Amino acid sequence: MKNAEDGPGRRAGDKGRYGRLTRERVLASALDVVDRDGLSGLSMRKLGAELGVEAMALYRYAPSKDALLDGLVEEFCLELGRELERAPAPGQQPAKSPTPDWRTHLHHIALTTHGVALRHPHVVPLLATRLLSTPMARQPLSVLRSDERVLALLHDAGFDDAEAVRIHRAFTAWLLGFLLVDLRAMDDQPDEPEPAFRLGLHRMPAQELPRLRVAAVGIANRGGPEELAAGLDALLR
Amino acid sequence: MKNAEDGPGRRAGDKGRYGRLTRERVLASALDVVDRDGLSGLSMRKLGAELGVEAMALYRYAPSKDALLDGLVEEFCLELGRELERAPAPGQQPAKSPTPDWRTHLHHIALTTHGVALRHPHVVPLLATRLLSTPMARQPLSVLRSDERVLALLHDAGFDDAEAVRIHRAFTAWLLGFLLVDLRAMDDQPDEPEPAFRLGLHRMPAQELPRLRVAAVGIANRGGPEELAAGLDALLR
DNA sequence: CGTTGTATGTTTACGTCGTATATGTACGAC
DNA sequence: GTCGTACATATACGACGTAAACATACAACG
Repeated sequence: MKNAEDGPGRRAGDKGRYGRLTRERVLASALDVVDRDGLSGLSMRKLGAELGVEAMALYRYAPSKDALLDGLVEEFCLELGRELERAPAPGQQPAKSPTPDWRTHLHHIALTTHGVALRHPHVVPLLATRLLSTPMARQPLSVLRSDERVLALLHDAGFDDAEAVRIHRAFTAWLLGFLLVDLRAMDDQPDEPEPAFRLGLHRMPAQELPRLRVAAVGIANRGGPEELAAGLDALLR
Repeated sequence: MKNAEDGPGRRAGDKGRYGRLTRERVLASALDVVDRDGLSGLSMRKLGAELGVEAMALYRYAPSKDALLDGLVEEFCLELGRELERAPAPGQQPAKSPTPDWRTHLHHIALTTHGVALRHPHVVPLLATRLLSTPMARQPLSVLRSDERVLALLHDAGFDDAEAVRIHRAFTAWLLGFLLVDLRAMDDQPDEPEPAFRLGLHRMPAQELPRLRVAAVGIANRGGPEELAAGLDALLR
């Protein structure tokens, strides 16, 4: 079998078809479907239809549905990588600090990740799920690169291996946990204007959950990037 | 319809059967299956067989499979609640401090949760998933009680609502994120004695992921309760 | 006692899912 | 041309979640 990757071939699409299937096209389309219909709205058949193809054709590009889900995480991390590459310098003024301080750098990564997560909220639970179900060495490259980025940063800042691992773990845990909590589903009836009804507070027994009921509306107001940054600041000491 | 809950009835099990089905029995059994076979190993038919019953019988006790998954989270939180009730005082000596400081208290909750999570690792991703897919007001009571516990604690410590919400969010995010990261799947071949092979490091391109490769074995050594506590300490300021 | 209503579990069936296997189809190389 | 190879389709199977109709057994009441 030839490498199958040496040049996409680009044989002039002479038939009425769009073009040939590609791993990138498959994953991008899968991400579209998930963004639109949620995770449970993604099936091989539906994704096939989306691409004008039978379901089984997808198995050339992802050996199983689980692998396809890993591919979604991959897409997420690729988008993050692209974004970080496009705007890499966290310094305030250009040409100010040559290496802009590792804390600032981590803040930048965290905030950028938060942005990507807001664009693909349905993928965030997958970040958690796949972390537990796919061993690290089998994660897609782009996912591992996200870890490498942080570890290299810390290494360059002078931390030894043990410290780097500790900080990396704290960074990852806080970032992932915050994304999940910040995306927490709150609305019981999204169309209801009055906050208390929209949240469905009447479902909560008042005398059993008094503090939660008064806090609920505050919880519904997302923490946003500020709280993400604040917690990160507190952790990095 | 009578309340259906006034006394379990306890009609002397005259038939050869074990006893009647109960929501508690169903959820406990589901938790068993998940602990044994993982989340994907749980199906209505299999759970039914486990209980000596047809799959459809379960629908009397959980209106859908999604609700059953919520029930698993419920069980998790119930177990946590029971454990916290059995050993509630975080103080070192008995009868030392009447209200033992809110930080110590949160530490105790976090560490106890960590313990429960280690007993039911497959449920932890569910905590994340259900958080996003089930609106707060529809969460099982025991789940909400976990939030109430923290919020009441902070209220009693003198925080106003806004502060309590901020601290609660930070606590929840850190705890959840840490559990996920700490349970991260690492082993590629669990039976391999040599760490590098067990982790499958040979799958990672060395020149692309240099720092990750040296850090991997450090990452594989879990953070444990100490790092959980350390990060929490850093956050609570 | 027999009748009846209600709670509980079973049977059957439908549509969808992931995917193994076999079959076609088109194109580059000889 | 023809042949091998890469790609997509066709068909099929078993498992899944669950709707709907049915069976059963027990409590209450006459």
